Amino acid sequence: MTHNTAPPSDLTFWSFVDYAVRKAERELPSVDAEAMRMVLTLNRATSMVVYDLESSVHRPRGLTWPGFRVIFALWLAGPMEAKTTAEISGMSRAALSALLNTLERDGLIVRERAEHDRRALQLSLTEAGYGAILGGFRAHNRRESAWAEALEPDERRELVRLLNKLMAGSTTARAKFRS
Amino acid sequence: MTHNTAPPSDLTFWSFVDYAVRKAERELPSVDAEAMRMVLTLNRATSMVVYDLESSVHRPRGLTWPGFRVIFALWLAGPMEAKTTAEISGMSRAALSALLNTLERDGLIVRERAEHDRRALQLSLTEAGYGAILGGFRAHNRRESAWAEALEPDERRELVRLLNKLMAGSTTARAKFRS
DNA sequence: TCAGAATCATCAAAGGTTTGATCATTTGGG
DNA sequence: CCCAAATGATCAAACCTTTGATGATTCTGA
Repeated sequence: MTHNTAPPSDLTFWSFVDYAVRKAERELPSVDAEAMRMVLTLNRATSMVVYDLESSVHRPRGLTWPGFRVIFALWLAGPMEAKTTAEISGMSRAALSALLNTLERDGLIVRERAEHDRRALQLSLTEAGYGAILGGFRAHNRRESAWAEALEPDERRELVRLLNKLMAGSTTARAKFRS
Repeated sequence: MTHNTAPPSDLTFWSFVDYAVRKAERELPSVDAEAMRMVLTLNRATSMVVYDLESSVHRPRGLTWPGFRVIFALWLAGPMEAKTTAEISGMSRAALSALLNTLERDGLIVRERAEHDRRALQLSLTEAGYGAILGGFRAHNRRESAWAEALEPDERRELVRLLNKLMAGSTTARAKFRS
């Protein structure tokens, strides 16, 4: 990569994708520019949505984004083993273990040994945990609505379909998954 | 949220979105289920892609995902101020400041005071920094290609269009941005 | 001109994540 | 039956992120 073209002085979070893809295309003929654009855009969009939800909804209520995900999973699926909680909330068992220390200290969840397997942990929400998710989720969903309004209903469905197809392709792509 | 229905015993990272949306819809009539599904799906897809890229490409080469983003930005846009680097790589100036300690210690970037403004910092890649990104990006882009193959070319373009439209709507949604 | 406001980077404290190791328990094959 | 392998949780070290505060520099308007 040579630097024979000055970057635009007003490079921004938004415009960087376009700039980066064009420059890479120009200087690295072998690059798959469309794949690069797709992954960059996917990351930017998600990053914006998550930052908004976490900073405007959850942090002010004393929850982090990962903390919310765990409470949310326990709320919807009910008491379950730690292994399952980690799986469906998208984190490793080690990360969940560390996160549970905070949630337990704050009185939001309870850790208990599982009956049938004394290695396993059974997780459940406390009353305070329910309280936290009840108010939090309404505010969370209102912000989700605000974001979703940017798209027409059929566009939202199409976006979901494409993302699901992308995820389904992970097998073919031989992607590495969290263990 | 009452627990009158047992969760499927095979709840997984994939199937949880469907399960969660259906259950929320059934028990919270006021929920915007489509918005919920969109945000959940967006997060899962991104999380899978990022985990794969980071764990299969960057960590084995000694870079974290945020570290890669910074090196990548400096590679494409050339030397620039820390403020701009933080902006286009999607992190706060405080987070960048901490991250730069690692990158500088590893000899990948150089921090210098800016000429025109002695508060500002000028960042640039070292030779080692170039080396790291040259090899790393090819592998990165190959994995991006593998992911992108899950979609048809026109589907990839449509996905990018929808994500961009979503981001453009953040203004209307009065989203909170990273300062 | 010159004080107050804005801006840039960094620090500090608290928290979450990764990989790899360890320990207890359970499972499975000989 | 029993020991080796697999499994579930936790620990440890290194790292990145957030919010809010601090110190240094630059800008601005009276």
